[in-house]
Amino acid sequence: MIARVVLADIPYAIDRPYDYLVPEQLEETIRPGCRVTVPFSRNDRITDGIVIALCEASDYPDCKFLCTAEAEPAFSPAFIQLALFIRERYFCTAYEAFRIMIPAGFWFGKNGKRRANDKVTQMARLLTEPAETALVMEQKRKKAPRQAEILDLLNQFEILPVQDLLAFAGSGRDSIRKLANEGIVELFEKEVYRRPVLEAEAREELPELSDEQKRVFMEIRASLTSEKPGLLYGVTGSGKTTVYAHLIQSVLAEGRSAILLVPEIALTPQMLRTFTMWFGDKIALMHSGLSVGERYDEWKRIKRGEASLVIGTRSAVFAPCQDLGLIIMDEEQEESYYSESSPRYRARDIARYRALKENASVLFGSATPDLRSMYHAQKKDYTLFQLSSRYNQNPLPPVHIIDMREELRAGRNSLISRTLHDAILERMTRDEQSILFLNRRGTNQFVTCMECGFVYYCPHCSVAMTWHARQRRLICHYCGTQRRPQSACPNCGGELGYIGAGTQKIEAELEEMFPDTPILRVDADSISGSSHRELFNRFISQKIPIMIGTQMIAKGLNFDNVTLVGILSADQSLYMNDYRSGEKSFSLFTQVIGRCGRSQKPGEAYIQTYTPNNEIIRLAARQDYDAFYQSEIRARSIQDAPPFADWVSITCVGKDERAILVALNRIKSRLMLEFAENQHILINDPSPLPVVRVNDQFRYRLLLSCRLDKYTRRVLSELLKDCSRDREMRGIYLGIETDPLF
DNA sequence: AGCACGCCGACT
DNA sequence: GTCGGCGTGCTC
Repeated sequence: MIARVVLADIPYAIDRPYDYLVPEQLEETIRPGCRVTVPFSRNDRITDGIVIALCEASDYPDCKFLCTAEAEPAFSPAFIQLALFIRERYFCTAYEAFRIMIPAGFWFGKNGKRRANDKVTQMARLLTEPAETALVMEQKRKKAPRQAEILDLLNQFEILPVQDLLAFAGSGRDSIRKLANEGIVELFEKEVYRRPVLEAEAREELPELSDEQKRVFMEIRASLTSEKPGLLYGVTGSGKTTVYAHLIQSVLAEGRSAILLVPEIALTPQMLRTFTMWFGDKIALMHSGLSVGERYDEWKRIKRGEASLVIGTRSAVFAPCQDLGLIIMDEEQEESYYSESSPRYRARDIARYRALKENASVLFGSATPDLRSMYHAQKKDYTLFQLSSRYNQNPLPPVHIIDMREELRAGRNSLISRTLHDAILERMTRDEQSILFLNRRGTNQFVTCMECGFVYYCPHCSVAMTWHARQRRLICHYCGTQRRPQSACPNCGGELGYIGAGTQKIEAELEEMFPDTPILRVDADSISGSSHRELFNRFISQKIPIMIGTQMIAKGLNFDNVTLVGILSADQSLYMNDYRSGEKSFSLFTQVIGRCGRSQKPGEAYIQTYTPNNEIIRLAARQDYDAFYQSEIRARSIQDAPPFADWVSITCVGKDERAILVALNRIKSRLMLEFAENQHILINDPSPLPVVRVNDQFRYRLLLSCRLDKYTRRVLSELLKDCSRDREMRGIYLGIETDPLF
């Protein structure tokens, strides 16, 4: 019997199934989806793998025997197919695809018992007595300085990982191999492992559906199929969540299971609480906040069918549900559904693929759908469902656009306009609360010399460092490097100016504006220590008059007593170098505006901008998604941007800027040749990423506009393989990203 | 000669 | 990725 195995830790260029003979005693138990260990490469080093198929014979003449196989398959046949789909779609190895599908904890043995997938590191230790070592070292000092260096290190540290040893000694493998052969040094393997732990809440009936919700619920039940996803477009406050809950309930009633995907679990505590009240311990959670053990246990509960509703972030789309019936993706336009590390999968694609193969259905939901989703809905590739009335009949808050240029003309350079100031004051006298939104952390954007224009840049990245007044430090928001600015310009001795505003700066200004008024700041810097939930609870219970925050405060939270929201600098997100910045800003503004007027008390929103005539600001102020869609889709069609074409980014990262540009230009010529026949493929020139240097590494990309089909995927895959063999590409990381984020 | 480095190629 | 093999050039 032959097992077809895909292997861990091999480069993309040689990633293919390898055939192994199955030892007789394993023939009974081995199955596709089982994890195995196999001998691989010259020295038959033991490597982890996964059986993707079993067959009678192999084309390869001298297959080796596999070493071990687990009795229980970790992956179902459907998941094996899914892994191969991921491999093809995101240009990763099959094993990497398997690995993202199950929680990290699963790969390790419980209670430290050695498992096939325990990590091992090569270690080295001295075999000789100290006196003898000294003697050998003396002998080697002249003729084999590297070996002597290694001995010296081992003398000090006794046991060292081979990798570190080589790095410290600055030697190659030869030296240590020699020492091992001479019996002076012993090489051995050491295991690395970790370990796990679990949690629970009360019950309540699902709320009744309104007439409109009921109509939509019935439509969705009747028309969703595994081939055709649905798009639930429901204005803020229309009760999408209630519809989700009823859909889930009906799926569970059929004995099937469901997955509810949310963008960021920490930001949806209220939604989570209500679902816990409705579904109790049928729920399994899957998100990055869980410990390894919690995650592992939740995974097991799902796999055994003990939990039938999975709520979680992106990776929950891989939940091993028994008889999956429904996947819901809430706030489907959110970028958190894009994996930011390799393989850069899209939860959307995975959901659709799974639905198709496992005969489930998919529902995307949003108040501001991704432009592409709405386009698909218009083209009838998705079925569109609409909730257009606000749940409790509250009108959307009136939105005022404030022209900050007038503030300047009036000689005011405060970050908070007169109008907004007065509005905040009014809420305070009424004992109501305000939320102010600013999409930038820190105090100032940058520190510059008022005389010569010197700016503090990060020494490792091509961005200006951000001034954090509280820490009295400049911090790079890309690599975290910190430094203190001098008292005067290091260049000319001129006076330093602090330009641009962040949340900390606003906080300081508010404190001055409203003395003795408590203010709560919520951003990545203030969050450390206390959780979101604690901060938000404090905001509610202590009725803190003003909350200031970054986009963390934009999502999903309902504060009954909040009657004012202010977007302090709308221009910040609007004019980014990203074809989606308009779409993202519209969605963000809508979400922020939606934070107020959720109860009986009427709310009001203010948008401060230096470009009050901007179309997106005006449309966001009117909360007119349909008009926004029409105008934006026209723009996309003109730029040949998604959804009218697929964009692919070929990214190069490395220390040598020139080498990267040379490499990208060579790739460009190659692709031009390859695609010469194809008029629909457009290859741009190499361009820097928005931040060209991070951590001393330069980053450039080549952007393709094409139709991503089997053929273009194959060309790109070949490109990736060839580059990994190419000597001139050494020291350059090459990545292919479809539908890239900017 | 013995050692160290860098490059190549193979991996079932 | 990881390793062995091999050519080259260095030092004693």
